[in-house]
Amino acid sequence: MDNAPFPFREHDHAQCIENALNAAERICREGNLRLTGIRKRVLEIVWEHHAPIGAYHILEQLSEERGAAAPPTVYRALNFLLTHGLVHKIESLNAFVGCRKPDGAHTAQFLICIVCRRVAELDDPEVATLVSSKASRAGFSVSRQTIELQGSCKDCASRG
Amino acid sequence: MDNAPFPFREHDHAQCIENALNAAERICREGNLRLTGIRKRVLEIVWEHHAPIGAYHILEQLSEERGAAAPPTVYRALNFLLTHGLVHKIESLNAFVGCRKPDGAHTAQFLICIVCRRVAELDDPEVATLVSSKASRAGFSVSRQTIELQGSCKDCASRG
DNA sequence: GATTAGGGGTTACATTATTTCATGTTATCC
DNA sequence: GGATAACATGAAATAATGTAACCCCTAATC
Repeated sequence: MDNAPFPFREHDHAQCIENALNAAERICREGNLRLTGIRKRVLEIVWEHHAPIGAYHILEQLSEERGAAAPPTVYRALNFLLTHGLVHKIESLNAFVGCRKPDGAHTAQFLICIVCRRVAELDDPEVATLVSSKASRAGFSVSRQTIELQGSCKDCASRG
Repeated sequence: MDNAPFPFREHDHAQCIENALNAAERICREGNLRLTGIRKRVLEIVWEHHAPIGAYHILEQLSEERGAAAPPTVYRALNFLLTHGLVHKIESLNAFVGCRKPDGAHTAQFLICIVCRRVAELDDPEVATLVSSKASRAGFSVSRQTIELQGSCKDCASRG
């Protein structure tokens, strides 16, 4: 079941990463965006990690591969990926995850397991709509939503 | 109208701060907590600002008043205030605001105006419930919610 | 008054993110 | 195909945010 919000521990990691990269390639081609080597590699590192990863952790990885790299390199790549919806930033962790539904605009909600540190992405329109409508009632017009739920995932809860 | 989610620009600032401090005093008395000088002053500074304020901004203020102060002083006070529901952290800004409903447990939602930088606190149980129930369906049990909506408030939108 | 738990001072350090300026690379237009 | 503009990267410094560890002092309790 590919739609399980949390990836199975035994899922086909490599396939999963490849799918994400393919989607990114397609989206960039269609949008006339440059998915350069660095950007692609950063996206790949994010996906390889399969849990929220910090910018400096990405930087470390990148440095091993290409020799000296500086923070702006990573942050620039991340900003590109964020801008085009290929990754998300988890604000409460100051960390990044690959977007599971990079097609079109969507407002995501994140389930963050405080035990295993994995993150699931929900894209529930009902939540997004309710939240927006409540805000409207306060005369507020929403342009971006940050919805992060901390707790424990099924696996971790059942494990005590 | 005291329930306006965004404080009126011309509202009685002083009164507003005093109310918050009184509530804090009461809550600490009832909970047998020590609202020490520093903690109280930090809370006051947060309220005085009336918009999200960063820890180092608080520190600056505190230093002017008491001479040398170091980050841990502020972070310790903030942690106390956070733990007991007297302030909230706005994760997407790494900043803090006073809690408008410090009584009892509640899950808040924040409306963050990207123009005037003010923040309104909603405490809509319907949102909290929906979000929790959606998470449950994914086998996830929520212990904390971070809901922050970026956009523009009425005042700023009407001003173009 | 002795004991004890919590609060705070201090120093040092860790982590996250941005600014600035120079250089390189790609796309475009003529 | 060479000039040019726009975008991308390299590099150094620095800013902003947050924590760890240690010690001492004070407030509460007995």
